[in-house]
Amino acid sequence: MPRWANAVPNRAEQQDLKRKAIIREAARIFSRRGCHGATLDDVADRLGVTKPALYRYVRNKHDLLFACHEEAMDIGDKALESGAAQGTTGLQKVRIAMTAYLSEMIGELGVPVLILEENALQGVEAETIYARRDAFETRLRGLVELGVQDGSILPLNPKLAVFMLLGSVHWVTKWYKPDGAWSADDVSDALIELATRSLAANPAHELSASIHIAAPVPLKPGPN
Amino acid sequence: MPRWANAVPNRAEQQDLKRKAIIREAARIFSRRGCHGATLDDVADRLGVTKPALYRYVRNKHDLLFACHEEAMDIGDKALESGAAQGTTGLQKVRIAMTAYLSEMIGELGVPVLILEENALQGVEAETIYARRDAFETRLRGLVELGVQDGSILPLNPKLAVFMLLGSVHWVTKWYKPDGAWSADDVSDALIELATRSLAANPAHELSASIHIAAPVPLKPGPN
DNA sequence: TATTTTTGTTACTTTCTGGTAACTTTAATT
DNA sequence: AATTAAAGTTACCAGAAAGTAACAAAAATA
Repeated sequence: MPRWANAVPNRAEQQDLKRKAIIREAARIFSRRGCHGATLDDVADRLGVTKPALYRYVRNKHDLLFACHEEAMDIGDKALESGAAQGTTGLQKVRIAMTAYLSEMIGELGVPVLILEENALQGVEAETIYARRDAFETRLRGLVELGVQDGSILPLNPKLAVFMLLGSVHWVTKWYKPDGAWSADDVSDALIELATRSLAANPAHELSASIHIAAPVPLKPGPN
Repeated sequence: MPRWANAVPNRAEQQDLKRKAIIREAARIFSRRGCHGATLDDVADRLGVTKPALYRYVRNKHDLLFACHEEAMDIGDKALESGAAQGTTGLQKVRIAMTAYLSEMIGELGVPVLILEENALQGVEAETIYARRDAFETRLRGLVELGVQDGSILPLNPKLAVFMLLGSVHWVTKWYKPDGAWSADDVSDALIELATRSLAANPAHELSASIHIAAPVPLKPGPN
């Protein structure tokens, strides 16, 4: 009995849990080593199983990659949702959304952002993900535009602003190590506070999150 | 005679030019499709040659990847140099350095950032690149600290700030398309002005670069 | 306890791609 | 023009990794 079975719910549920575990682990490895650089043997090893076992839960590697991206987009949509709902000003909506997005992403159960290599996904599945990603960016841009209108964000090109934010957020997966001194929430709060300060019509004169003062952000020597 | 020979200098120079062309093209493909996702046949095809021809100029794929990273780090070092030399305040040094870095990177002859996949590089060469990258980040952090001391940058965690900047900068390679309405310099100026505004002790009340006002940043539908 | 179903393994095939060897073409030199 | 060296090509080899088939172990059911 491999180590992925913790609790013991009924059969179908068990299957679902295992599939989710595979996806999470695969996402981690894919986003670190790239889709082509990661082997299914790697994924299987990490789960204490052999490769053919995976094929009971996933059609093939392509399907697995697709599932990873879907998971990631689900997180993104959820984050946008909460931002749009909870924030009062446009700027606040953006902040809440991005903070949720990031902390979910790098948190314990999150699917670390998959930096999509061109041609890794193909066919209908590729189109599906590209469409979802476009929709995500468009919605986020909408929040920025809202902020420009309500005066919380200074006049700027929303596309550029969104790209800037997404860049600094996605890059976190390259340096953040969960086993360091800072929790996923610490890092998320601090990074978003800093990054969104560039958009603010009236930027604060000091930064609040404690991580800004305390010195060492846990960084990872070795590959970025 | 393949299409990479434009001018006709002497023999050794010719060789060098071809090697550089290979590195540039490889960097482009590596950073789009990932090191493992890119084949040497792809690189060769783009240059109008067959794979074995490459081996006259490069020892092997690993060596080629290493060369790409060295090129990228050269650009980084040069950018830091000019920033440190030309800027008066710490904030200005950071701005100049990052703008130069980015525009060189995405410009015509630049080597687009290689987002290093873990384990893509190995052995001594990996160590070499990691060391150079660490040195680069440390130096950049130094400029930020300078800014904090001279009051141009508000008190913050320099590591976090640098990671934020590098993220938004490196991400540009995911969305910028050179054949759009905006030049590499346009994008670089605008993005850095925006991103570094988050660090500024006294952020400007409006953005200067024209791209901030004009609407559509050329973005690329399809893979990010 | 015997039977059946589920889950996973070992052993294999196939494809793709990095790398090499032997040959051909092009161009410089005498 | 003949000779020699450089630059590329075609044809191949070897290894790695995706995916499959046939079997074994475990667990549920009877």
